[in-house]
Amino acid sequence: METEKQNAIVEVDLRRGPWTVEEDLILTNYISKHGEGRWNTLAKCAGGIKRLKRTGKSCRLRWLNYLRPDVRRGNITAEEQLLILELHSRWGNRWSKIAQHLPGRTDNEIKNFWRTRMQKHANQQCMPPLLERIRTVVDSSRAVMGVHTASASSSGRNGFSSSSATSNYGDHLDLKDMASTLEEEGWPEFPAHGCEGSMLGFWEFSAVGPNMYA
DNA sequence: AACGAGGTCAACCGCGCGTCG
DNA sequence: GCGACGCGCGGTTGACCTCGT
Repeated sequence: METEKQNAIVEVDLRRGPWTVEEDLILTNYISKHGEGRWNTLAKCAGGIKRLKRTGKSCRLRWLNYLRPDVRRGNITAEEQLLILELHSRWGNRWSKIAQHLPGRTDNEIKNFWRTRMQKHANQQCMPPLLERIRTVVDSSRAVMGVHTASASSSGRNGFSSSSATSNYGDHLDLKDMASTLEEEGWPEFPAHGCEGSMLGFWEFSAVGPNMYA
């Protein structure tokens, strides 16, 4: 009973909502001195007397998604979009797994990106053929680079070795080239498949889009 | 200029898993 | 083996922004 009361007091004491500059500073300073460690401990200790009135969870989220020095901000590039597209086709909504292959991008950012921009264009009609073509281009790139694709037979449904394609994906694959190849092939002009709007939307926010329609 | 609709994104919530005592 | 705790993940929410009318 008494502990419930205490918990209630602690709950009331906790801050929620957007982080202030001061809170960011407290958290950043604490982590730079002590490292990440246990988030709940961190939440209790950081800031001394003016301690962070945040849950460990909240601190972790703020640090990972926003304050971490290696977090990349700004638009998702065409190459990153292709990578997200391919990885999502393979793993579905495994955002943290996908994020591991996009240095500096967070799972939250990728998740938001997908939900707000990709999902609405990812209709069943036009994505599968594009994905198929992406896979073909990827496979030929890897073959050119001497990457052994035979091992991919042990792989998932699309012919990529999940181990090599995941851990070495970025090493072997020049996604910029792939984006260019697809652009040259006129993939944005998918209207023949009856999904003009979708593909236009898909490329519009990528770097390769507008001139295709000039 | 005012308003509403739609888009974006930071943050929260709940669940499940791993670890520890 | 079991319960408590901490953490990570995916889903969802809501505030803010932008754009069209």
